Amino acid sequence: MSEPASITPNRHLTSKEHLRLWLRLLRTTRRVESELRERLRLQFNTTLPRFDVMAALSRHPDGLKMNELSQQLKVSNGNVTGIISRLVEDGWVERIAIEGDRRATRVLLTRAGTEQFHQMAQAHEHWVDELFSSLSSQETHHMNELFAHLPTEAGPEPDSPESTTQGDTP
Amino acid sequence: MSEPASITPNRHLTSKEHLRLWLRLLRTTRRVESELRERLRLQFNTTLPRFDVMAALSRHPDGLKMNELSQQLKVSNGNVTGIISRLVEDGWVERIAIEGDRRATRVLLTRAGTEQFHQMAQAHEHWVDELFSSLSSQETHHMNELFAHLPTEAGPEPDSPESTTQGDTP
DNA sequence: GTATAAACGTTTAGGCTTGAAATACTTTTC
DNA sequence: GAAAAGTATTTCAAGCCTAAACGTTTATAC
Repeated sequence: MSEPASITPNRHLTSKEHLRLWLRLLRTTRRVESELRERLRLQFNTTLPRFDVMAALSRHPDGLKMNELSQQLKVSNGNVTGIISRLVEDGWVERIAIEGDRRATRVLLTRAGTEQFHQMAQAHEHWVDELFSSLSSQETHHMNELFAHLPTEAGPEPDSPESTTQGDTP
Repeated sequence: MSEPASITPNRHLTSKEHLRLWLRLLRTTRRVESELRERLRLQFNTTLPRFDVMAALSRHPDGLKMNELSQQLKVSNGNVTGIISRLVEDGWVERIAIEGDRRATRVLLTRAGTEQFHQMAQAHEHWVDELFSSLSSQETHHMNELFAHLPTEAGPEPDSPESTTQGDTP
């Protein structure tokens, strides 16, 4: 209490509203996510992380290094190892050695994996469309534009002139 | 393939746009979430789930049954058990037996836990405000309204007259 | 009054997630 | 060409998460 000066970017006016928006965003996202998760489980016996990995791989038919994959998905390196291992067990992904560099491997979808993914992707698109069906085309478009203002990519805050905000964590 | 009639609520026109919006929503949420998670870790040595639990408890000074808690947070029953156990170890939460019903327990914040939470909540609000600082008050308000159209609460889809969508998973 | 059902919380098995440490290989440097 | 530095991946410990299986305890039915 006692009015921390120059701490809030917007002079503690929008603070509550931003919080409200964030909570709403979070609730909505979690709701949709858990719906998708459950449907993936029931209808394809798979998980959202697996789906995400397969989606990334499907965008790169020549395969990706584990490295690149974890960067694309913005998850930790060690995390991807486990997911890929299970996908390999299921026969949907294969690891291929890279010539000239025995440290790295390239991972890519098998033919079966590609087919499986296409089916899942189709269902996934329908589900999302259904879950967002209460938004008109206009509203969807509008919202998409508003989101463009928000930070989606990692990296330091847009900028901070003399931000004494919460300083110094070395 | 072959035009599945009456499958897409909006006649497969908005489908791609809905998908686009969903992906953006997801990216933004994850970005903010991971930022908050990291700050909570660095500055308070805690986690987002712990914070969420403490927030829920702080709204109920008289405590909640494990039951009610997991419902409020919309997470599984067993999940809450572990989080509460760790919070109890840290001295921020206590379990109190309920008279007349030896099945249930009431959990509530200790005095220390309440104080700790207030500090975290204050920082949390600042962080969110900062992360959303690129949205004007108007935009924030507008967005909040658009979200009202979206399904945030669990439950069956808004309605589905003769939805043959993906039917029957008993 | 006892059998049965319902409610409550924990435990368990399996998977996701991170950050840190370990391992294995490659390139650079001297 | 051996040591050092760097790169790519895996392993590990700890925590989060779910669905399902389990014990208790309480309520309901007969």
